[in-house]
Amino acid sequence: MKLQQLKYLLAIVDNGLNITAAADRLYTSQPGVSKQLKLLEEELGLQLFTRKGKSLGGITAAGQQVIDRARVIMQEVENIRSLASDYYHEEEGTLSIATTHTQARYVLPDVIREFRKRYPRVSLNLHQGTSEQIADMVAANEIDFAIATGSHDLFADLLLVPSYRWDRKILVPNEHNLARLDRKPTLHDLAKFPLVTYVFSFGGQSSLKKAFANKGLEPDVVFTARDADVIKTYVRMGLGVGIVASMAEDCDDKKDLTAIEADGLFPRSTTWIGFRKDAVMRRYMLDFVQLFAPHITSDQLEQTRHARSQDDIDGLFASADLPLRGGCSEDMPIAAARKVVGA
Amino acid sequence: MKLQQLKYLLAIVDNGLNITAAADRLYTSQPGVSKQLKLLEEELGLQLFTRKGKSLGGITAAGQQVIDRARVIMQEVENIRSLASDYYHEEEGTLSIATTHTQARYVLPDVIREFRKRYPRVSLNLHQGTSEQIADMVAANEIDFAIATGSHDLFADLLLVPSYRWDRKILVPNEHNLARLDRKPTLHDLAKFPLVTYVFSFGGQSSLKKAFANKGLEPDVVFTARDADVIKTYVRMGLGVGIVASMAEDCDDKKDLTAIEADGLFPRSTTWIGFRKDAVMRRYMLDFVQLFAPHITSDQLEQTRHARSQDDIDGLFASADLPLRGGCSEDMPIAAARKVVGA
DNA sequence: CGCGTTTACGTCGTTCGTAACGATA
DNA sequence: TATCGTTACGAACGACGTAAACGCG
Repeated sequence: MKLQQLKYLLAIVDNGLNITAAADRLYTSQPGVSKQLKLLEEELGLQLFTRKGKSLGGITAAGQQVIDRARVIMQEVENIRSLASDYYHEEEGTLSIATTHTQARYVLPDVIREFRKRYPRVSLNLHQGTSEQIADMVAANEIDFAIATGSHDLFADLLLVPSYRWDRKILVPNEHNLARLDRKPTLHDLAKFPLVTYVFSFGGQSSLKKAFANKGLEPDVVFTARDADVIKTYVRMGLGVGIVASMAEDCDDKKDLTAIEADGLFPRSTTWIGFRKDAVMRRYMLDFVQLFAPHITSDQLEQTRHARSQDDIDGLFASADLPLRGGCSEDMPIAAARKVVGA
Repeated sequence: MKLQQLKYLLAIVDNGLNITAAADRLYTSQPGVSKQLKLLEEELGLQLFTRKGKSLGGITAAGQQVIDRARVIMQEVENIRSLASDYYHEEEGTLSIATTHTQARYVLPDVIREFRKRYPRVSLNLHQGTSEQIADMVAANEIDFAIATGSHDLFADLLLVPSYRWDRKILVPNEHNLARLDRKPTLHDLAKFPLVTYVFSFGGQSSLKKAFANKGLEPDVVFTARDADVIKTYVRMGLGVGIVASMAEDCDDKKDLTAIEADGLFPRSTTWIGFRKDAVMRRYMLDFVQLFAPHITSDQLEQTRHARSQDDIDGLFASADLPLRGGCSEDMPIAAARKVVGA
């Protein structure tokens, strides 16, 4: 048995049992892959795949078990390589992050600016997508970190570290009736207006509908979008009242939009950063987590690395200790945020 | 990186950082091992060992991490081989068991007779030793099953499945005063005589001393041995009163020895069978467990295979359900024992 | 006949064992 | 000088890629 054979095996599986495609992906010849698969099957004395004529038809029960274990092996091989790089070139490598629009647009820029300053030689890949798309990238093992809100069940493979919590804000044009209200709007107030908010696939979204339903109200959602910028555009057009994540408030928005805190009206959301349990974290990855969630003590981070299950993690972080993120009003650079948390 | 390199690496570590010894163990040439180590270090770009001149002095921090992961890899490779054999040659293989004298002498013979009947082509290795020696064999990954009593802390690496419980018996020569007693002897009665029993390293032993101490008694232990046969010999010589595991009573003993049940005088001991969490169990291994602990349902056994921690196992078995094993009096063949439990 | 796999074969790189050398205590 | 590790080298082996054959739709 050779590592190469296991690698080929996984490539075949990951390319829809097409040996030619696997060979292309591996930058090697197709007969080579075919032969190694055959050798592996001969050595083990069992069929890993069922054959349809000459083509591979499906995976046998035995094959699936071998594949599962081969994945563990290749993961550990990656881990060895990874930690070796970490000892040798501490400052180089790759960091792939998959996240949603809100994070990518409003939260991560500060973090990434800081990170790039510290690790200019680490090449960053930021993939933006819906929770489902992020989950796919996680499943394909293409990313180091996933950052999202809610949707715990989509990410059973990951350990999720809660990073911060946030409320929603109500966005209206400055001349809107709600902007002139001298008290905090209620759900009843909101229900009177057409609403513009995130699409339903989005993590905390169904909870928004539920909040209205609890009061016996039916919100009139006239428009949904994937991201806050689009929502703002339509709010500016007078299409309706926007409900967005607090972080999505830009200071520039004040010129024509009024943001009203909606804390209390909807349940708080928790944004987390997730990573694979069995993957080694390189130093710069740990530093990235520190930048993204400065409230995490190095002690907690250390324990996080050794956590075996999500329960271990949940035990580490009390949601009361999580920072609350707003938008423009408390627009502080990372360094300042750290100080506040550290105090 | 090649599997061979990782194998060599582990062999070096397991042979006291002596490359020559490792090469011998691997049935290959010493320069080959040396070279592969060097290649591995070059590929990873880090020193795995510190050098004293040319000799290997110690393991570097990075080296230890690599070694740990290499062990996982080699374990999984073994698992793949193992399950492949299981699919192909269901009836062939090796089963290595490490256990204590009491099990090897009084409990296992029946089990092993039955097992050999069913799997004549599985070659059996039975290693007898003290709990500590068994733990060493476990640590060296030389055995499939460990069977012992108590000593949980020595076997943190294993998942321990409780198999049966047992009390002690008092052995005296037929003409001994205790043999003529018309009531069950008490600890006070026993404390009047010199005692012959197991050495202290033995699992449940300290509990024996404690049982006396609880009554404010100090037993007069005049002789200790590793096994019941030796104890019996000295009991026959009149050296003292023997206290042995119930299973150690042979029917032949009745000719000159009287066995008195000592249940209630000392705490019950639980004998378990342990195996490595991450190792694949071959079919014949599962069948061995079934033979050894027939009270385990196939359902429980299935869950046992997927247990991740000792706690998972402890949740599966209530100690009240464990069979109680005696010696000669209830000397039943395996098949009969199964029926009783199944009823 | 196109697509995908297997077989055949020549080339090249790797591993292995023997032998010689180097360093250390 | 005995022990242990490294270097050197020729032989054997194995992996790879090209070319061609095979099977299936």
